[in-house]
Amino acid sequence: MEIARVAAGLFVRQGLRATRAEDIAQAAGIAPRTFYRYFASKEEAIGPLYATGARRWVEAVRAAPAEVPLPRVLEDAVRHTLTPGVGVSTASWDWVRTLIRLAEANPALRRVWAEACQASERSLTQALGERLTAGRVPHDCDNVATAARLGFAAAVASAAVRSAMESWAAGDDPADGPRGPAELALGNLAALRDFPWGDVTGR
Amino acid sequence: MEIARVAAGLFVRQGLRATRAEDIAQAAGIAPRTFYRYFASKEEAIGPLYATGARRWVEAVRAAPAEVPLPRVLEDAVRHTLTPGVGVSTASWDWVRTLIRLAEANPALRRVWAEACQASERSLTQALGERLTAGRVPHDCDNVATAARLGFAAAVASAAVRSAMESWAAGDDPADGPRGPAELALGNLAALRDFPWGDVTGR
DNA sequence: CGCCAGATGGCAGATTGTGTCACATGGGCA
DNA sequence: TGCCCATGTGACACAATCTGCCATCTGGCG
Repeated sequence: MEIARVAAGLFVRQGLRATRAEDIAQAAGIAPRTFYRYFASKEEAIGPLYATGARRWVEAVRAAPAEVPLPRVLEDAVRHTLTPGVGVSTASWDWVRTLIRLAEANPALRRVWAEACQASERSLTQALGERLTAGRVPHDCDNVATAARLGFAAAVASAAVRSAMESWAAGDDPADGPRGPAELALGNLAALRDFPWGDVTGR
Repeated sequence: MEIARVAAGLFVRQGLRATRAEDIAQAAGIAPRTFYRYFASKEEAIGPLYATGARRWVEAVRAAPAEVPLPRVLEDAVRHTLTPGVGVSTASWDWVRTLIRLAEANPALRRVWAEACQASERSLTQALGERLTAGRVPHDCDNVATAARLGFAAAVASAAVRSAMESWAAGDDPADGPRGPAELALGNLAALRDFPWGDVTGR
């Protein structure tokens, strides 16, 4: 985690290409060999930075009681973890934006970002599964079908957040403005309600 | 593309770790240096294999006339490209399953898969955008908001297919059975209609 | 204290990835 | 025909990335 921050700093300051794995190790005060014990490649070093935000969101979903309806849970989790100042300092949102932009520009980093998103999606799938079993007797009638449906639900919810993050990072709006990540994500979730999207894509 | 097939064969036969980039090059009848002209790493070599299926799907969406409502377009595209025997031989679906499973097992390959999914998502975003502008005068009132909404729509549609592919690959059902990728994807798209998912996740 | 488990570092070496130049092919043009 | 150029390919060297193996350190525990 500390290593990740150091790596991000170097990547931003002197570019991904120009920073060697050895440089990151030295800047973090560890041996190169130790660096490779934690990360398989230098790009992967900033993976934890991508992962922490996602983990916070999934935890918020997991912590919600099973009685609350799912859409409400997702919205609350978004408000709770994507709003600057709540839990995460406003300044670090600048870092998030910078890192996402870095990923847009570089194929190797984009892969790390993509996998972080899919990893959080998997843990969200699990969280939704626990939500499901928490409310009922452990009977498990048709497991395969619901497993597939759970995966899709998690994918959609993750997509709402990821899409919001990427849209926000691509623009210049402040993180706490009316077009911040939280507002965009809430808009996406709201858009799910009137699915056929007759208004956005010609019907 | 030919290189990609050779690489996939080697990865499956002798494992990812045991095949060097040089082996792939030799098996494909090219020089190692030429291999690295096409791919930045040996894992990336099978990227085209992941990408082709996705490209076919996006092309099917793009080819649909703008009058047809979007949900219908997506469903038709799914039926047209995810049904074994239509365009793609049944045998190659075994390859698809094998490659997705390979990606599940290996972090580096998983990243390639993840990025292929996001890449196809981006091109789907563009395709939806063209669909949108095709039906109207090129006026473009509020570009940023619709851009974000388009990205999310593409993400959801992609998630329906990706989630279906992964669920199918994880199980043992045949590709042309009642739980093949096409059926799962159609089920996901249908699930979008009753969003709150009160039946699958406790409300 | 002695011991063990886990984390870390050093070192050697295979493998990966890239810069640079050379060579071949083929197509347009005087 | 002979020249030129663009493009694709190969060869070599070399920097950088990973990994296996072993030595060392550190903290807990009987």
